Amino acid sequence: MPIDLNDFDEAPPPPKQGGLASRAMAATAPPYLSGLNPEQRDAVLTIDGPLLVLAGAGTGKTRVLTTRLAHVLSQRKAWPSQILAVTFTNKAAREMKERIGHLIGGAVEGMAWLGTFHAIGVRILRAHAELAGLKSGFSILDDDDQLRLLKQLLQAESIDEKRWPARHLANLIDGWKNRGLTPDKVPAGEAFSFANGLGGKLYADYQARLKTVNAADFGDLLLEPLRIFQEHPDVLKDYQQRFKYMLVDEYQDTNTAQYLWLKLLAQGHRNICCVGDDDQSIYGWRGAEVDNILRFEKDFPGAKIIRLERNYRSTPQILGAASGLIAKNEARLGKTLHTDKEAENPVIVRGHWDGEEEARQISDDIESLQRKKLPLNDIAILVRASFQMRAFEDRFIRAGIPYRVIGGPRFYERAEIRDALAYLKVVASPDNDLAFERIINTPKRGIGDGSVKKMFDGARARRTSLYASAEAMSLEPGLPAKARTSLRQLFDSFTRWRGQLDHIPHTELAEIVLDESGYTAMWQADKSPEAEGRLDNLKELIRSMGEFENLTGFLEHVALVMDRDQGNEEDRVNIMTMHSAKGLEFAQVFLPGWEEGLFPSQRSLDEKGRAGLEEERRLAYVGITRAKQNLTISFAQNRQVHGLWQSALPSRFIDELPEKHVDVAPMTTSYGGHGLGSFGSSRFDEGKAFGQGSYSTPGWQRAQANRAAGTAARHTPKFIEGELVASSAARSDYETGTRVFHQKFGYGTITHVEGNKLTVDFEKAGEKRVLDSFVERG
DNA sequence: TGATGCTGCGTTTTT
DNA sequence: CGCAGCATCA
Repeated sequence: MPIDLNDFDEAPPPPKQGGLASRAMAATAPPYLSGLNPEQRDAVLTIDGPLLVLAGAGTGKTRVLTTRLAHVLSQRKAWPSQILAVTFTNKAAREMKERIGHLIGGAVEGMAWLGTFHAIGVRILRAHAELAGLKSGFSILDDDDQLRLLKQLLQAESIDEKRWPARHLANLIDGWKNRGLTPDKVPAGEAFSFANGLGGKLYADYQARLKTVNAADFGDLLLEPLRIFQEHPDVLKDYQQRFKYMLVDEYQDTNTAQYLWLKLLAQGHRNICCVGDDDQSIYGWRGAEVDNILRFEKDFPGAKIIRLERNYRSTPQILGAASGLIAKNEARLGKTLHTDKEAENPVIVRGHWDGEEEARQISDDIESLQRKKLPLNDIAILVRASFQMRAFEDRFIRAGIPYRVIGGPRFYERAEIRDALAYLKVVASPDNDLAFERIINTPKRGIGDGSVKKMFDGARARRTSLYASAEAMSLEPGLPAKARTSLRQLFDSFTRWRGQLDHIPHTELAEIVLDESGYTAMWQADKSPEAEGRLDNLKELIRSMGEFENLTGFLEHVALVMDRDQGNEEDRVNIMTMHSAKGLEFAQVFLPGWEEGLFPSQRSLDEKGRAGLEEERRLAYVGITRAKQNLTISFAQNRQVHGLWQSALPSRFIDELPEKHVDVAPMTTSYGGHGLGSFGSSRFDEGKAFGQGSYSTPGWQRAQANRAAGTAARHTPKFIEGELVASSAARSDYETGTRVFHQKFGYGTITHVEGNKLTVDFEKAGEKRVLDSFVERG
């Protein structure tokens, strides 16, 4: 298909550069280059040889990426089918496709290799399935399936699932796959660490099991193509020659398997362009290696590096705060964002008594923004951990502020959706044991665990799938009569449905399957409050199937695309984690909960030490750089975590914000109802130095040091090796009846002691449960 | 096979 | 504290 550049209709972004020279160039240069700044232009035009584009937050990365592709195509350097363009998420892939479509028109359709790592992995694996011991029609397991399969293996080895949870094994295996390790390559010590030395065997068994059920898990979608490349040079060569140009988005998020994969492929034409930002690498905990981006030049000798540092998103203060913070990291390539924007409001830092008040204050702020007619959609609250969201939801419900939570439980993960999909999977491929097992007795049809176990044994003995063996066993004695009857009925239905597969629309078939199987009826009969919602979800599922040509196409989509478009049409405040905010931007951003232990998360620190701290700091950087206009960072002195009151110090990240871009709001002191004053253990209580915005004066720092040495030290450590010191093993010297004093609640009398957890009847605040380390004898 | 109580646990999340 | 997952019992 010819490339039609006349279709180009995208409005240029903020130009600013519009001098004579660039206008003169625009006259001769292709139209898509106009409006790019010099670095962006360089990144677009440098198409031969390895290139790393370090694209800071808000520097027009996507635009560069898409323009670059358009450039390669319009210069006829490659056909659309010769370009490999990989992203991490479906959303990013979709967006890229759309935007390239705007630039080059219908030619995008020829870009068969634009997609997520996993989608491209499946494509390669389907083409060479037999080299991985699979058949081309293999099914893709979601992690629920994966877990069930592992549980079976653990049971087969009679391993105590309490001591060695399947979840843990799944994580280990995923980790190995992320690192490109097949069972034979896992370091002996690591493999040995699970279940007294059985870890390696279990991984090998699991892989073997996957092959027999003709299935691949998500890790395999990367690992198996990699192994094929490594073991079959002819196949590798084929792909190396095919991909004249390679483009990788979010390179800082690649794991070792993906990295190896890219490196092998790039050895063909060596035209690999990786775009990313080392400062925004926040997925180390799921296998991403920042190191991949840090050592790009070593991996690709002669590589060119272009930095995009001009930010089109945020005010100078927001950028200044972000830059000052991230500069504390050691492991980074280094890059400083700048902007031409006029100075506006400084970043606000605000302390609160407790989490409740923090939420109230933010909701008040939002109400006043609302009065100024600011769209709620432009407002976001970004938290470190999802449990923090509840305080805001509670508050917003009371205040009547509409909100949406982004990133909650996902559509395709709901039980009813999984069940429905399992039925459809069995219709499409009866040998999908995991799907069949899921629905064999859902709705209940009198086939108990015992019968299922017998059928599994039968399948193993006959070396067939569960479906086939169950079908045979339904005709023989051995199973309870009731089970046999309903099995036969079930198989009749499946045969009938399969017969209709090619004759009626797949949406209609899905309805028939759900009705005739009794699945819909099951939920209709269910009187629990959520049953109605589940039925709605099923309707929605069938509706969304209509967007696909056939059942197979739909099932493939579902396996790879677990996300779903969020209804964004209503005007609502956005609540989400900082992780899920990556890539988004909002005019008004609130970052609550900046307290030691919570953010940076104690667990990251304990598990990963300095690297963990740096990743947390990058997360803070991501959070800050989401803001366009105004940013408010806050912390609470006291927070209820797991039902216990804990006091916390302001996050070290707050101290790291450069003073000149920050305004410190006076501490809010109106603690709801109790009227307790300040107790002087924190600099923020005094509100003096802090209130004047000079919180890093020597005096202030002394106060902080004192506090750390004094009050905080008197409180025994809240955490030891990542565990909250709140176990019953810890003994308290306090006894019932003792009068105590607590920073937040004042004076009270102990009514109950349990380990180091005290129940105290406070004179003003009523009965509360607190850790003994937060009270003193009064 | 369903209901109920108990224990244990408690970042971040995509594919 | 609140929830999920399991074990136990009827």
